[in-house]
Amino acid sequence: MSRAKVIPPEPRSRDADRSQQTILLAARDEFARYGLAGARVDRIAELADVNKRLIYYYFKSKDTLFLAVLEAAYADIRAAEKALHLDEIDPVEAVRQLLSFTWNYYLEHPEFMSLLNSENQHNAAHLKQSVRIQEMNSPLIQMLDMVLLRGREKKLFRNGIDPMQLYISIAAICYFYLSNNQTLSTIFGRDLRAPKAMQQRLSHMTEMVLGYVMH
Amino acid sequence: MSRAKVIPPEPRSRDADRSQQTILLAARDEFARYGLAGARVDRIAELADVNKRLIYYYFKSKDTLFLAVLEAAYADIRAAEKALHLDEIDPVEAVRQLLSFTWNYYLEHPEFMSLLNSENQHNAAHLKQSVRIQEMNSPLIQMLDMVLLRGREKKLFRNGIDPMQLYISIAAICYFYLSNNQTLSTIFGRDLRAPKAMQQRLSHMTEMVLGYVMH
Amino acid sequence: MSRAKVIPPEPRSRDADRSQQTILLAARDEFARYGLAGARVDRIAELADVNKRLIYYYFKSKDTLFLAVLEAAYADIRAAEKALHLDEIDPVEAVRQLLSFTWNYYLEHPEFMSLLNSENQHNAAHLKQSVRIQEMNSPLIQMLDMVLLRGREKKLFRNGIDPMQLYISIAAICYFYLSNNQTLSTIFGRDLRAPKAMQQRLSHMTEMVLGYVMH
Amino acid sequence: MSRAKVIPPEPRSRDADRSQQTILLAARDEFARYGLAGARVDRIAELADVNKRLIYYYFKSKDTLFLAVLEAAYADIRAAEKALHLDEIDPVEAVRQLLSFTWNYYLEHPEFMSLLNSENQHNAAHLKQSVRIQEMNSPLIQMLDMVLLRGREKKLFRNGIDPMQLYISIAAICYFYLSNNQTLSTIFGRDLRAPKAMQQRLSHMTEMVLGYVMH
DNA sequence: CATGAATGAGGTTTCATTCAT
DNA sequence: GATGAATGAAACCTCATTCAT
Repeated sequence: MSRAKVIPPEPRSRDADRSQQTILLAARDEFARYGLAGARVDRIAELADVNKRLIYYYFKSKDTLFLAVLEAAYADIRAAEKALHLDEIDPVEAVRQLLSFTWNYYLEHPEFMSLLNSENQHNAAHLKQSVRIQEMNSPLIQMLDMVLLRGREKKLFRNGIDPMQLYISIAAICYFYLSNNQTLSTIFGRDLRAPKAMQQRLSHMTEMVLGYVMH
Repeated sequence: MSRAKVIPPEPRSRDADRSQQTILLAARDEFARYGLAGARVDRIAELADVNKRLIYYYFKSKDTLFLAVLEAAYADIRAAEKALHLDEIDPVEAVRQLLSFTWNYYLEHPEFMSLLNSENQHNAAHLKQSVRIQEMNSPLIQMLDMVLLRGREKKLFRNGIDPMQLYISIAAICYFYLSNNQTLSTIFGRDLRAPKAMQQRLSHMTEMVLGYVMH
Repeated sequence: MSRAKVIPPEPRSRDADRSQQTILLAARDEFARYGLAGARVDRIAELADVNKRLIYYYFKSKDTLFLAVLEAAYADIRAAEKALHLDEIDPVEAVRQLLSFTWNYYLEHPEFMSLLNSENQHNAAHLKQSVRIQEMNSPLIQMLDMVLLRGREKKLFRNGIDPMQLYISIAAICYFYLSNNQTLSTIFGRDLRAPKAMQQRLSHMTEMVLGYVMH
Repeated sequence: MSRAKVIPPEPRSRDADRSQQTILLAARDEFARYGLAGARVDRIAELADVNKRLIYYYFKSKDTLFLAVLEAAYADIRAAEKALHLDEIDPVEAVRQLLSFTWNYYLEHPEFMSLLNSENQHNAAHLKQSVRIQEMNSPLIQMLDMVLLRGREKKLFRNGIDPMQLYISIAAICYFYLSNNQTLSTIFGRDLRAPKAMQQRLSHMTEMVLGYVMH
């Protein structure tokens, strides 16, 4: 009679970095999906296939874990931003690229928006504690400033545009459409995530931003 | 021996309505502050100064209560929107008013933004169940359509503006700035709620929207 | 066909006072037996035959519960002390009675000693928070003062005895013998709780106290 | 191929002993401060600045470690007791010295009292297992017996004093005052650790013991 | 000799909800 | 219509201990 072997659970890899990374990723997804309050440490452990205790071993508490996730998320977006070299291209094209970069980044990183929503709900309490994040300055404002300057010199752009305000507005029109997509779709009775709708949105945003900036 | 009641029975709906209303307001604040998952029924009861059991008596569950709050919030904003009569004024002024209305409404009703954030986190699950909300059509899209038409006829506005997209963008630039104010302030190292910053924001938004729309 | 009734668990009595009292007694025993840190809320619930949640409903936390137990314990001993009327009897007899009262009280209330031990281990942190306990002044010091005065007047007692010091010493010789009985018994290789040993102890203490006081 | 070790094996006991000693001291402080149940192995490791695993390597478990601490504590006090030579001095002075020795030992070794409290809470379970401790007979009882005998011969001391009872009472009045100092201070609303209070206590105890013994 | 990584069991506490009046 | 009492499930977190090197 053959007896099925009871397979002993693979002992964990004993790779500290890997474990931490796995936890971080699982936590990111969980926090993004359910918010800070709604997230469950148990679920994170399950997702990461890790003993729950290990989460507390590496990250002291749920809140500290959330902060670590936030820090990683900011590090990621800052890295992506650095790869943009708006200062080397035509001003009009630069603005266009900034917009499409923002749009695509949010599209590919919906968790970033969710995390920000959670953090704002908590009045940025975690962020305020993190020197690390506060020191990760976005290079975009400076880049954008240069772009606006060059555009004005070329008589393409209008005067007196504040780069931070423009940056925020670009973020806003992308973020809001995506983050609030479900309620908007329901209210308007249309699927605003449908490919066509997405395309229309991008066109509209491009027109709007360029229509404002250029003159 | 039967004793006649001296006091005639209050039309019972009075107190009931009042209790329900109080609960609704307390719940709104709680949900807005902590999100759906973070909100506590106990706290709502305390805030409303009613017995916790009463909440379940009137509103079946936490989720149903949340939906009721959402419905009330939408009812409120729809009512406010209806009071705008953009069709009766000059198109440029109408756009300006739409913007300032949106800005001020969010400013005065931060709970509305929070509730929407929560609801979006839950993929609009409650909203999708509510026929009531879905039937409360915003009059703004139609109004805006008219406004854009008149503006175009007067050769003031550009061609081919989708009123829904514009409406969404206007909401976006207001909403995002206010809803994400805390993280933005921290990241930029500035107090973006300071009166001056708020004023600058409004100017920027006006310029942006009009700069886009007019041509 | 007769079907055995599955007897539903008796619904709890819905008597708030009774529930609280039961919890308090169970907690007293548990804390006395295992100390604050060693006590288990689960065990208290089981002992009291009460849902664990109810403990938190009435007593906010384990620490608050401990304080409540302490308060009750002090209230009990103060009540017992008040029943002593040392001022009405012969001074020598009064001292004798104080001693035997102390001895018997500790004997019958070993939990009181345990609780005090725990509390002292925590630097009286709970006690210091309790106005209630601090206001429960022991009547014994004043009574003892009177007794000493009368004894001196009768040329029976020596001069200059501080009632508080005497009170503490009487408590000490009773308390220490009982509280540390197990280690003492082990070290001395004798059963110091045996009736005969107990009797000898009481004799010794009486001799000691009277031998000191009288002169 | 066997390679000859160049370095002669360090007398391994050196470091090992040192580590063990460090752990023991850290454990003593931790147990004294928090009791057996309240003590944390992690904290001991941190205090001793050794890896937690090492604690288990040297001392099998938390309980065994506690026993080791107890044994060391008893060894210490026995050593100190042996240094007293009550048999060589005047009986009155000998009693006086026994008292002041006890008082000072507890004063300088508060951890000893705490450890005893913990052990008594556990019904001397550890002590009972330790042959070592049980064999460490205190020399004091015998010494005291001699002292009492000589005192009686000199017509200084009263008859029929049981040395063990006297020893316990002396320990009691010192121990209780110090061990329960915090609750006593709170209850009496006085700082019983203040220098003056301490002095008064010592005077009282001396008077009491000598007042009893001499006659 | 020494250690960082990992864990199962169980600890206190919280939560939405229901019971019984 | 209103309420205090009560609860099962599950939340976060901690603890002594072992594994693998």
